[in-house]
Amino acid sequence: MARTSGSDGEKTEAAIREAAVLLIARHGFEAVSMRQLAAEVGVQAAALYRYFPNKEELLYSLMREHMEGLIAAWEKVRPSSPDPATRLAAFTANHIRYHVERRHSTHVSNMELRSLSPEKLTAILKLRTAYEKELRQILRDGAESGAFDMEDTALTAMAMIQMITGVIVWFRPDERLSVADVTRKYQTMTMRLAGVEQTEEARHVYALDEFRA
Amino acid sequence: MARTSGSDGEKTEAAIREAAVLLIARHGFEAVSMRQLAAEVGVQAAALYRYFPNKEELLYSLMREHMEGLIAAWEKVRPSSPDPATRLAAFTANHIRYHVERRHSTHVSNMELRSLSPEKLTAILKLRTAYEKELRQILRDGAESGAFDMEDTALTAMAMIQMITGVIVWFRPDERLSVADVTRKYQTMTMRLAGVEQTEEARHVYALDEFRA
DNA sequence: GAATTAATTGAACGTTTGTTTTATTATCTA
DNA sequence: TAGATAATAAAACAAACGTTCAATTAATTC
Repeated sequence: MARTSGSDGEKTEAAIREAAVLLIARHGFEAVSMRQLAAEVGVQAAALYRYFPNKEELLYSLMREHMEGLIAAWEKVRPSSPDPATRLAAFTANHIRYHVERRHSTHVSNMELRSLSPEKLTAILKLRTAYEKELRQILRDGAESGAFDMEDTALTAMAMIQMITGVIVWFRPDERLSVADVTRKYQTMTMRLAGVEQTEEARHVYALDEFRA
Repeated sequence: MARTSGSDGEKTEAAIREAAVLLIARHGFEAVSMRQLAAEVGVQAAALYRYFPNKEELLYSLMREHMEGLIAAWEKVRPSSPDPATRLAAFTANHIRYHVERRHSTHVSNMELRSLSPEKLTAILKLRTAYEKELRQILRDGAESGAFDMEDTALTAMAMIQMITGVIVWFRPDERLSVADVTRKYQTMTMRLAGVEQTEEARHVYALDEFRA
């Protein structure tokens, strides 16, 4: 028939986003049909087009939201301190918390890039590059000041990003390990990759409890 | 029409596998149609069914080949030495060489797991687990003997795998960095994660030139 | 050189796809 | 309470999907 009792545009859009992230994370973007998504939301497929002009724009919107949220989260907790070790510990903690809390949208943002048109892909990669630049800058500052000691700053930054993003592949919060536990352990590992001396290392990790909230 | 002049089953199958890996790596499994794949091979879609009973079996076959090749490559270069640092350096070098040389099939094996049926998924994950167990064992031996020093062996193993597999995301062999360069740098990083002392670290990396061939 | 087998084509099958259009009803505004 | 607008349903579109089948030709075997 037509408009259903209790229907509300804002609620429907939020429900679409949530269901889309879950379904795409589980089955992949190409494998999820608009009808399947609509059914999950409890709506007809045509209703989706009221909120997103087409399937690709829906994906793009989810990815942009994820990346902008990541950058915003970092800007919120970015330390004012110039100390590289402090900043690295904060970066690691924020990255892990954000990704663990949004496993599904992280999955989508990392795996479905190839379903974007060239222009949209470029836009997302631009956000990603801007974010990664933050880490590179921390490592460069640390290398310059002597706080860090690495063979290759750019390469280490890439390796670190891969390592800390990878946490979502295996980690599920349970009795054995909390998010705080995992964060602390990854902080230790990023410190090691950066070449921080062991005694210094422990001091900084310990000092950053606030980033493990 | 019918059989074409010069047609040969073995050659066709090899061509299908090669084209499939490339196309799936680029566009994703669900996004690649049998017709598109056939066109790339220069054949009609129906011809594919002579070699693979259906689309999923084709994917499964590609993944199994990749994982079995990885395990076989490791068994070939696995050091007889019981020294953990030597073994870790060898594992890192083999892993990076294998994945860099097969970027596309690595992509397929890492990204398309969700397109497998539960039974086939289990089979592939079994191979992956067996492979990762090798690394975990090296780390455990090193921790026991005192050669390594880690907070959490299992977690470190996962982080290492993520880090060294991630090399294919950004690395393209060029003038600046050769495969040998990258291997050496990643060996340094895995040593750091394992907690090998810096002086020892350099010795082992240097000693393993043969694994960077 | 005839018979057999291997390799492939071309057409067809029923589904499903993303998307558009039109009609209909709930809710909001004045 | 009348009118406007927002939200949805239902039906339809052509195109593309994975797969099957019968026909046909190349290569091999005897």
